[in-house]
Amino acid sequence: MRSKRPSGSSRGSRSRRAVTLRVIADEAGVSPSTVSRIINGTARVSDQLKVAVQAAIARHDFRPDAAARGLALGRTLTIGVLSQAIDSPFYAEGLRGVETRLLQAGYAALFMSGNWNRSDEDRCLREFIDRGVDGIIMFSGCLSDSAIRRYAQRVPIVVNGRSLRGPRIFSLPVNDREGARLAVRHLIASGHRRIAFVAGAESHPDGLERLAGYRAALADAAIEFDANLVAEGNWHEDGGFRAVNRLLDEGQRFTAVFCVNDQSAHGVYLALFRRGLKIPGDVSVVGFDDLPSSSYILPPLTSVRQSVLELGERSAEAILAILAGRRPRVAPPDIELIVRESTRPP
Amino acid sequence: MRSKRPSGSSRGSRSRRAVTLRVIADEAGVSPSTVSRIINGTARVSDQLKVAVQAAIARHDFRPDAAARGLALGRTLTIGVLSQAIDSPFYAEGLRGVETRLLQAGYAALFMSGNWNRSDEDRCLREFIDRGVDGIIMFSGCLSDSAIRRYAQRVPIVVNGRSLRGPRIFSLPVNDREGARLAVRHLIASGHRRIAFVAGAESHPDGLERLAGYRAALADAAIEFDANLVAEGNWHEDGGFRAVNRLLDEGQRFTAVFCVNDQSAHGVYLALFRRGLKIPGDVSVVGFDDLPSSSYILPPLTSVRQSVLELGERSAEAILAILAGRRPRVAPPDIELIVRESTRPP
DNA sequence: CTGAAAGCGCTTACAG
DNA sequence: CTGAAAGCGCTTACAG
Repeated sequence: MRSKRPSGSSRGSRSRRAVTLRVIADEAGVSPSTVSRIINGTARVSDQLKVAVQAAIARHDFRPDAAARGLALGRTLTIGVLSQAIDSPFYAEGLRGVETRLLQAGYAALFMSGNWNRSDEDRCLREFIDRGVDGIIMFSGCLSDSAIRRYAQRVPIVVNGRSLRGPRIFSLPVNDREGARLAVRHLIASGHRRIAFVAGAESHPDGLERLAGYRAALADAAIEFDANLVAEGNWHEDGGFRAVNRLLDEGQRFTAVFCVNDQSAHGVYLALFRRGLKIPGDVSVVGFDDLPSSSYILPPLTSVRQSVLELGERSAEAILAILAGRRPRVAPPDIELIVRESTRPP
Repeated sequence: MRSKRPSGSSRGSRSRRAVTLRVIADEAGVSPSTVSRIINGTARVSDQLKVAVQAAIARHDFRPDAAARGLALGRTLTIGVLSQAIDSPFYAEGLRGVETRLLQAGYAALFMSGNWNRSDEDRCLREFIDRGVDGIIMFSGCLSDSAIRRYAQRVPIVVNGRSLRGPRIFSLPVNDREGARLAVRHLIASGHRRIAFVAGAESHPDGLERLAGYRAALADAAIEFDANLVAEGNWHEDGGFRAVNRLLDEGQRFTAVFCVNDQSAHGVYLALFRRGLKIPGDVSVVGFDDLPSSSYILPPLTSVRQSVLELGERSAEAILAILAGRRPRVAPPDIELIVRESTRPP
């Protein structure tokens, strides 16, 4: 245990599998083909052989090599799952939903992070394809429609958070606009007229849709849109924090703020707290996404919810359906407003 | 686009790769061996051939099949990464740290969730091995030492959050006890004597260590341990929420509460808020883990921090070192107390 | 029912 | 420098 090298092979090149089909076959006195058939239940085999083979398998705790199997079969029972960041609280539940459903079907998920930029997303998708995944699930992302279509020539893709159709493509769009509208309508209904909007990064399509929903709700109530009340954030806490500070520094007056997502809202909370403003006493706040943590912040946050857990589950179901040659029969989860304690009349 | 099947292969069995080494070779007028050598830079090849081959590769956007390569090479450039839940905010940054570092080395991470139970963890590790991962990184978990040692016979393992040695095993322990001690010492230093402890689930070793640290700090200050001030939680928000309610319902008196982790603390926040108790005015709160969200909750939470991001990065470095035949030269990140606004003298 | 053979797509000694 | 051949560990027509 001193200066000895780790036992087994050296130089990292993992020791070859000790026990293979061949070993089991020899030990049970049959051919590898038979062992394979028994393992896969792919042909009827006499009970006698079956027993002998199963004993040998058990003895060695043998399970076939997935790479070899994948090579022979032309499929790997692996689905590539692209999210923007493995550590983003927004995608977290979605990834879990995917993992759970895929597991039930005997598939594994290969998760990778696109980091909100096209080149990383490209890298991930290529990696997925190189690794021979049977399908891909993408959570939003910056790739162009045509890029996605190109990848879909190689392997079926489920995209969520956008609307896209094409061969081997299935999409589960998120109704950003309607969600935003719900949120702002709620604020207006309780009497707010000066409603600020903490936006995402400028170019992001989801953010634009949410902005559109905000404007639509204002228009519904014949409230004039005031561009001064829109402050750009970055979808993260620090962006929300700075956005509200900017608004306040500019002397903008507002009694409520609608945030492009909950993470931004969390930053808004801190900014208001620092200024000594009470939520909802002085300012009402509404978020979007309903993160798990949003029901534990103080006060619990009113937020637009479209279950990301379900979105993940349904994405998995969709890709499995495609792989089974069926047409996916799933729709995006419903969108709703969860009213908590961060909103009240002005 | 109507009732047509998705174009390409049917029945899910993914179409065979259209372009292989063979295709490139034919097109460039060389043998597959040569193409392989050029791709891998594994032998010097005349410039002329190289150019022709590279052109063909570019033309088809060819990249070798990872499964086939893995089979031939005996390694897959994949590391299995077991966390307890892909959507747990605690592991999130650690997973990212792993992903980033592995990517730099050309490896991919296969993430799976152990769900805080032995049988799922077993399933994951077996799956990793079946899939021929080159190494495994485990974040805490319930598996026995001997079980881990058994898996390590097949493949090198880095475990963090526990201390374990053996061939092909490297561990990055977390100093739970010392961390807890720091936290409680801080409370005592600012004058608290009645300090409650919101524990994790009973059996969990990390939780026990943190309890031990809590008791040690009390002992250091000659404060008698009062079992009534310890309330069991479950490492999650709802457990912390209930634990504090229980304490309050029992009429226990305390001026501060130390929580086994930040998620519990978030639940404690909500419980105190519901009772109309102010933090830190009425009760000081300290957490453990310093989740990203803890600097945005109100008031920002004082917490014990051992960077999970770094833990992840170092785990990746450790496994890469082992695979390279080197002895890992990494230590767990330092542990420290981040003092924010949730604590003050009673 | 069962085995020998070919093949999945790559890599790498082994010979020129 | 380059190619033919064998092999990685499995599966599956193809013949009995």
